[in-house]
This record gives sequence, C-alpha cells and structure tokens, in this order.
Amino acid sequence: MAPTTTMKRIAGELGVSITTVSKVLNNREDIGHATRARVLAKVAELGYQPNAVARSLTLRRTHTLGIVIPDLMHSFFVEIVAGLEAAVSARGYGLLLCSSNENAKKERAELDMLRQRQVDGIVLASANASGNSDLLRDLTGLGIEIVMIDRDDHTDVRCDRVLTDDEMVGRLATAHLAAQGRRAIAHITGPSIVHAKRRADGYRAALKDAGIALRPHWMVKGGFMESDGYRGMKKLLAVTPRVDAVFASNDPAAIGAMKAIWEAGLRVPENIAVVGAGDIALGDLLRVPLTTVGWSREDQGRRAAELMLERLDGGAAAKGRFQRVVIPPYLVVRRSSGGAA
Amino acid sequence: MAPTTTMKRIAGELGVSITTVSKVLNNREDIGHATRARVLAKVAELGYQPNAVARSLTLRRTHTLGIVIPDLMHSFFVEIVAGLEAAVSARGYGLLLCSSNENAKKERAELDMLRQRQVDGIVLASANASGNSDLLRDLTGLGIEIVMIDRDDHTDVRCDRVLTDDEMVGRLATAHLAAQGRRAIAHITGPSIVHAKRRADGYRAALKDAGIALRPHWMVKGGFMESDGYRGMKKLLAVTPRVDAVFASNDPAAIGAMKAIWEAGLRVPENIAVVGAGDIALGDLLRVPLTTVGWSREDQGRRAAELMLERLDGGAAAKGRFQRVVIPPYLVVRRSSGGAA
DNA sequence: CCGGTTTGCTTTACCGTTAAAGTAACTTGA
DNA sequence: TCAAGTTACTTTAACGGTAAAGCAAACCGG
Repeated sequence: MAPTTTMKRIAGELGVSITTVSKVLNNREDIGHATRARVLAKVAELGYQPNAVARSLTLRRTHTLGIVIPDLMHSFFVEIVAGLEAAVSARGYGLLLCSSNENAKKERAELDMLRQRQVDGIVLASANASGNSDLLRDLTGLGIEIVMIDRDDHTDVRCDRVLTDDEMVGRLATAHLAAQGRRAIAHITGPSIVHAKRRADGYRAALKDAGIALRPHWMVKGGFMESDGYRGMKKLLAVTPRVDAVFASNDPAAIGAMKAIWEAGLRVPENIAVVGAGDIALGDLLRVPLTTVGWSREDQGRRAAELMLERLDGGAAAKGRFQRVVIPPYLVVRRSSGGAA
Repeated sequence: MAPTTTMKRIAGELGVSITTVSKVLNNREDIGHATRARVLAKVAELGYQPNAVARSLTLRRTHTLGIVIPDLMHSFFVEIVAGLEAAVSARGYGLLLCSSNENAKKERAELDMLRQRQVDGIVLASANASGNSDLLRDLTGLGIEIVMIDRDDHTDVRCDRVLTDDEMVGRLATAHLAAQGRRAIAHITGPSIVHAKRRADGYRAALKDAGIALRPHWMVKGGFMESDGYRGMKKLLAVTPRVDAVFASNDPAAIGAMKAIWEAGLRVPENIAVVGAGDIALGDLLRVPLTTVGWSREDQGRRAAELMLERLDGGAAAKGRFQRVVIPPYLVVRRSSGGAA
C-alpha cells in the first residue's frame, strides 16, 4: 500500500515547517514567493490531497450533509435527492444518504448516525418525524442545520422548510375536472396527514368555487397506495347517481382507482374522469395516460440545498428567520381527465 | 448552542483519565467494576455520542463508503443504491452518494472527493470508467477497496465485480421470441460497450440454437435511449420480408421501437413482438406491457455491499482473489411478446 | 545607529479519539 | 517475606490538519 502523502511529508522533504505548507495551501499572505513556489511544486510532484477527516476535526466543519428519506424505491424522493445532490456537490459538499424505510425508529438511528458523523446539516424528508422532534431539537441545539421537506408540522423544530401548496394541488385537480363539465366529482382522500387534509380542503374549495354542492358519499377514505385507491373507488362505484369524476389524493391511488373502474366495465375518461397528484415518472406511459397535479421535486431538492448552504456558508445576513419555501404545483393534462389529445 | 459532550468532559466530571473513559466505551478488560459503572452512568446522563470524525482520524477507518452512479434519474441505478444502502447501513456504515452525470470528468472529481474524505471503499457503477482507470489504481493503491458494478473491462483495476450475464440476457429474450413461433427476429443493438455486445452475442447464439439463420439487416445499430430504439425500428420496418419480432438492447429502446411500430400502423404483438432488457420500473403499466429480461438490481447492490464489507471487516480469509459475482437474469413475460395473458 | 515595524517563517497548542507504555498498589507463591 | 505477577488505572504520543502566538532578520525613519 502506497504511503499517504501528508503535509508532514511535504514539509519534511522541503525542510520547512508543517505550518508553512498549511499556509501555502490556504493562500495565506505571509509566505515568501520562493517558498510558496517550492511547496506548490512538491505538492504537485507528490500529488498531495488534503485529508478531509483531519481538516474536519480542527475546523469543526465536515462539509458533509445528510439526507434522510423514507423510501429509496419511490421515485418521488429520489427526484428530491437528485436535485439536492446536484446543488450540494457543486458547492463541494458531500451527501450521506439514509433511508428510514418509513420507520420512526430507523429514522432515529440514522439521525444519530449523522450526528456522530458531525454532518453540518440534515435534509429531512420525513414520513414520520412525529416521534423524533425531540431529537431534531437536540440536533439544532448542537448547531446542526435542518431543512425539512414537505413537512409543515413540528413547528417547535427551528428549521427551514420546502413544501408544495397542497391546497392548491387539490384546487387545480378539482377545478380542472369541473372545467371539463364534470358535475359529480368525488375525492378519494389520503392518509391522515396534513398534506392529504389540505388536498381535501382544496377539493372542497374548488367545488364551492364551481358552484357544485358537495354530496354525501363523494368523499371516501383512501390512502397513498394503489390498493387504497382501488378500494376507495369500489366504494364510490356503489354511489348513486354515479359520480362522473374522481380526484385521488395521489397517483398510485389514481391508478388503483382506474383499475377498479375498468373492472366495473366502465371507461376512463368517458364514464369517469380521473385525476391524481404527484406526477410520478412514466405516468404518461400508462394504458390511459394519467392527468395529475405535480410540482418539481428537483426544485424542491435544489431549494432545500440552497437554503442549507446559505445558512452554512452565507454571511451573518443568512442567519435570519427560518423560511418556508413553497414550490408551486402545476396541472398536467393527459387523457384520463378527458381534457386533452 | 449546547456544549458538545466529549470524553474529556466525562473524564473531568468523574475525575478519571480520558483513556479510562475510552476503555470503558471500548469494553476493555482492565477497568474495575465500580469505575466502569460510574463512567457508563455519566455517559447515559450526558447523552454522550462519540465523535466519528476524531475516531476516524486515529483508527484510519471512516466506516463510510462511496457510491458513484452515472444518473440518479435512472431507476436502474437507484435500485442498486437501494440494495446497497440497506446492506451497508445495517452494518453501521455511512454511504456518500455521488452522481457522475455520465461524465468522466465529473466522475474523476467525485472519486477525488471520496478519496479526500478517506472513505474505506467505493462502489462504482461507471458509465465511463474508461478514462479513469489510472485513478482507480491509485485508490486501490491507497488501500481503498473498490467494487465495480456491471463492468467487466479495465481488468487492470484490482477489485471485485458484480455483473449480470449479458449473453444470457440476449439468449433468454431471443429464445423466448423463437418459442412463440417467431421466425424473423431482429435485434436493435446497444451502444458499443461490452454489455451490449454480449447481448448481441446471446441473440446470435439463441437464433442458432433455434435453427434460424440470421438474415442481413436484422441487426441494426441502436443505443440505450428511447430515441435509439425508435430510429432503429424505423430502419427495421423497411426490411423485407418484414420482421415479426424484435429484441431491443434495453427497455427504453424497446419503448421507442413500439412507438415506431404504432406509428407505422402496426400492432404489438400481433404484427411484431417486442422484448426489451432491464425490467425497468412501471414496465407493466405501459399501454402494451413490455416483455423483458431483468435481473435483480437490489441483489446487485446488496452483493456489492457484501463483497465490500467482507473485504473491510472480514478476517484475513476474505483478502483472497478478487471475485466476479454474476446476478442471474430472468425472463418477464408480458403482452408485448404475445406470450402471456 | 537605534527603536519600531514589517516580512517570513517556526513553535506551541489544540480538535476528540485510541494505542502503547508506564506505574502504583495489591495479590501471590515458594 | 519478598520477588514476581496481577489489577486498575494514568501518562504520553499519535492521527493530519489549523490557529495563535512567538521570534529572528531585514527594513525604515528620524
């Protein structure tokens, strides 16, 4: 194994002190022209690379961030990670990737791991921060910056947040269906988290704006899984008069709903129009391409990175109030809502 | 900002030496029962967490691995990362995620970054290791273990490899088409890398096994992108007598091929059967579900992790010859090949 | 030509941890 | 009863780097 090139070695071979080498590498003023040149030559000759671990220890900055997401198999989070990674690596930061597997205990373990590794900051896309806000407060107390993705609760954790406007998601989806002339617009709700509740709020608000009275049984309890949408739609199909449109709380649920509709011998969008939310990848390659409301996850990741880096590297000016950045949702019209080619 | 709890602080409050605390935490034998209990109590009281950076510096082990992939937006690599992350975090290792964006220069930069951060090992899913095998040799020379994913070239880099059997991929796809009674089976090749060449070898071998003579023009140059498949199929549609099946070198190319077929007013699989390779996510939600040959990327990531950890933590026994682990491919029959429901 | 400043370097200390060597006090065994 | 362990610690040094203080030699103005 090749001997590692350290500043000590460079200093030794040149007959100067280690500090001199350090100063050259950090562009300090008080080193003479000749010495600087000699050191630089040696550095190039030996291919010296600084040891980031040692550097981190003295500087008390690792230039490393942690990202904790609930599930690596979900394209949703991966897109956030992609946006984050790009922004973060461009600024010379490393990114420690952690998956909590939707499990609060594993999340705790990952957060502890990140703490021990002395990361400068953590971006948290928590499925379930609920149990862990004590830990999060500890972390901020230790000077670890936190940016939360898609979480508007746990307001006792002092951090920036990057989220979408979930009420607008529900509004856009529902208003679009109303604009297509649908009048019996149902909603398969999500799980009991703020996001889903706000989407339902948007649904109700858009119905009202369209002058449609919300009928009983139009809102059925669902969830964020395909099977939830399937079950929810089964229930809706029993409602008379039959609904002519449904807004599912996310895309997987919408896909489940379409399956239930087809099973019942009905057609999408002719009999029932369907709109989802989330704009998942390949959504346009489905048997019936799915109309959905999305927002840029890459932006979400990128903005999270920017907030974080601003706090870490920005001047004192950056240390102001914690921010809530909202990524605006957009409507993607495809065949399932009967709205486009 | 809360004061960080260090061993020094614990030692101070207890009136013992730092080493004593260290020994307790590392379960050394030579500490008395009473002292051990006092230290442990203090550790619990102050919620002490070891500083991994300092630990890494003395131990010369960071318990951190790097993973370098070409593209985070491609589900293929993400699945590998998922398998890797699970295995690695279960063993207490951290994972630094890097994307090379299919760019040899960025890859170099990321590898340098990982070297400076003193990672114990690097898992490399290189789109283009070509230019960087010098760097890779440097890294192994420094004692950084490397595991290459899906790469069988650069044999001068001493490392383990986890790959699939690409010839078998081509064989399975082609033999399946032959088994469906197709006789004019074309192939849209991939880019000029070993993988693609081996898939083409498998294609030729399976044709031979089926007693089909390979006709000129049946093999057209393609690539791994949807547009490559589209263009390749356009060319194939001009061949007479018309082919009745096509094996595309990967799934995106197969999707492109299907689009070209539909544009020509033909049907899949009735007129032309299509098989891809890779088994990308959501492949079964396509307008015509795609028959494909896949292999478990999670396994690939997991096996990479196992090889790596075995080398890092395993006894001397593990330091033997470098291994080539082959992940077996499997056939997924869906509608596009006319083979299933 | 002498006190003070500037220039260009070195010395010392520290970041938080572990390993190796050192050392008292307390057993042993013959 | 005393040399030779054994037990339970402490001291010292090191990992690779940075920051602060120190210090000679050259330079400068009056």
